[in-house]
Amino acid sequence: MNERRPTIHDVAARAGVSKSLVSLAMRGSPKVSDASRAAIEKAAAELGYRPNATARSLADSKSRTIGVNMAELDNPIFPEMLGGAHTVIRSRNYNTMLVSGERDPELETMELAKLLEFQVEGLILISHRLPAETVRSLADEVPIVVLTLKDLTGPGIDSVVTDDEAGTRMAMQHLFDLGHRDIAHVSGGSLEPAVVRERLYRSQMQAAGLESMTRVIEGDLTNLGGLEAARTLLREGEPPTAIFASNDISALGVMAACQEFGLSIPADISIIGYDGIALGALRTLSLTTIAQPLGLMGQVAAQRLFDRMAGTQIDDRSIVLEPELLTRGTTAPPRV
Amino acid sequence: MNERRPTIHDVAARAGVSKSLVSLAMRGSPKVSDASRAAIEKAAAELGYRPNATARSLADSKSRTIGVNMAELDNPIFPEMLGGAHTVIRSRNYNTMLVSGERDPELETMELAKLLEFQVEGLILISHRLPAETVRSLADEVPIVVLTLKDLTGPGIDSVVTDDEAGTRMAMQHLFDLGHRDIAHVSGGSLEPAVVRERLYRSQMQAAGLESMTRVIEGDLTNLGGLEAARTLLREGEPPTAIFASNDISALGVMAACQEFGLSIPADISIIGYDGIALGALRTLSLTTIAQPLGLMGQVAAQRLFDRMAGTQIDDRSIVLEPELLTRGTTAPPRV
DNA sequence: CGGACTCCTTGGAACGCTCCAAAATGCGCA
DNA sequence: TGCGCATTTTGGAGCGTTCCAAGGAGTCCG
Repeated sequence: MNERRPTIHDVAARAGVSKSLVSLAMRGSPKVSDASRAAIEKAAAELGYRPNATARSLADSKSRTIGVNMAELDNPIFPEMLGGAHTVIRSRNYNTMLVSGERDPELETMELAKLLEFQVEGLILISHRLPAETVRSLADEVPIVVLTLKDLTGPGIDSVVTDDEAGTRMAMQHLFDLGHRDIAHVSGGSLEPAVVRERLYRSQMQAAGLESMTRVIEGDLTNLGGLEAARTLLREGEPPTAIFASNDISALGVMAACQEFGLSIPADISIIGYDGIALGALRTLSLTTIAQPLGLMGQVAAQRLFDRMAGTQIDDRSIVLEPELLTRGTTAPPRV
Repeated sequence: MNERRPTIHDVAARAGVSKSLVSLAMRGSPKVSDASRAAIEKAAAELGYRPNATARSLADSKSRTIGVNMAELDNPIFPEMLGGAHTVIRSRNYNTMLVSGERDPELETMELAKLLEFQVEGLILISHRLPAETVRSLADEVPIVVLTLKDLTGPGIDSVVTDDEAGTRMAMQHLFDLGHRDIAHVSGGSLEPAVVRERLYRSQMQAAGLESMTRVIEGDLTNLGGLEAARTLLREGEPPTAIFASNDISALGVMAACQEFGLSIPADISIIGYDGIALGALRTLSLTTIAQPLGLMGQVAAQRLFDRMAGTQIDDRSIVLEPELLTRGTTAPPRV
């Protein structure tokens, strides 16, 4: 490691100009004469000068940093969203500071506090476990965009979601179209998207006159949860001809359970998931699913954040993207 | 959003003490009297004071930030390593600044430059596409720990890897023990770990007197690459009784190809991967593999980095962890 | 040749904090 | 009561930038 890093002063001295001019030149100001610019660039290169972003942030009170919170790493939808957001953030020449509260609200609150101490100019909550109150009070200091949850609103808070009602309708319609009637649902707990999906499952069944066949088994959006839920279901007796799982990784658990029970997919039973994780496209799995545009959601979230930071006047607080049915190998007409 | 944020001066004024004392109190110095501390805490709370980490960094020239570079997001081993590193970084009360060069060396170089401008105190390269020269020159400014690649060494650069030779031996031994002789290998391109795995595959085959059965089909560590490689192999004629793939996601592609060709796994053909991605444990896949301790690798990398930052005298530049055989559902004795 | 511009360049004051040497205060004890 | 020592507290300098008001150098004209 080196001794002291060269500063703007060192460059100025070497180039024989003032520090202010170096500052201007480093930022590409048009006011600097070609001669000075050349001299400064030469001096900077010779010294291996690197601007100190910390000092710059302090001086102009812009950190050029966005804070991203991701509570969970084990569901791949979150890294996929992160990728999208990251791309946009970088393209704006901003940096990403990543924290994760490991599903512990208190820890998470502390982590977010640290982000604010670092003067992040905006916050993206890819997934979080924070009390609404906390988020609202953070929004008082910095604009926030929340992904996948639209129930959390308030001044300074935007959200990016997909239309889960439409998505669930598409899933059910797909199964109906294939001829399924006996359709069970592996639910996903009490968070908003899962609740909406369950509600729509019920109402779609009802609308199709299939209220009596409605079966909901509780899952928790994890692979193991899906596995257990499907096991419970299959132990009960007559298996349904199709299962709609609240998300993809639990759908994969459901698939495993079906295999355990000797059911062939999709010949004996159809399975449809929700999310569209990249993984589901693996030929080995080939999971039919309702895809959310995960990367795009991340991008849109970041764009909205930059709009807010720029103070753009925007009315709606919620961006709703459209899901898409990906018909792959786990759904087929029921056996007759 | 608010007007100006309160500073240490505001707190000082309100508490009726000097800014220096507030500074001391905020950092929990024992030299502050109980009375002062109480007054300061009260004032800070009332004002909603939040220390400015940027100013602090500048003042004591410690950014309390680690830069992490992750070139690829699509192989899940990297997020898993990130998780491990992240945990350690947070536990030291540091922050993680994440960049990704999207496999473009130039972009990546720029991103790393930005990290240095932010005065990160250390760098973890989870995956990268940088020329060795670039990395070496960065290492001149800040300690670096490289994950999975140990060929890149030099002053200031540490690496954390698993023993790929041992791992490959375990994989081959497992197949030999099951009775396999006709074992093919789907390789993974020219990066270090893949090269080592291929070399060891060859030498193990040779040592077992199976040189004539040695078959290497080129893959690229992606799912599609594995799929294509295996298709090529299976089109050739007599399938091997087992395939060793250079990593897990390509092994999943290999599985898909086998299914396409009507081969049942593991009854007709055994498949073993390498990495131990969480995904492979999904009941639907149940991939036998050589697991690298991915999370642990991230943790160890971060720990080593902190050791270097503390200036601890350590001789070895490379930490080698042991892989482990996870026997799951894709390997079995060959049909006789 | 002087004035009015335009174009470049400059020094000093922030930014909000930590560090440091020195000052103030408090306490025990002779 | 006064001295010495330990404990608290303080103001100022400094971290490396940016911002700003103001200064210098040319240039063009009348």
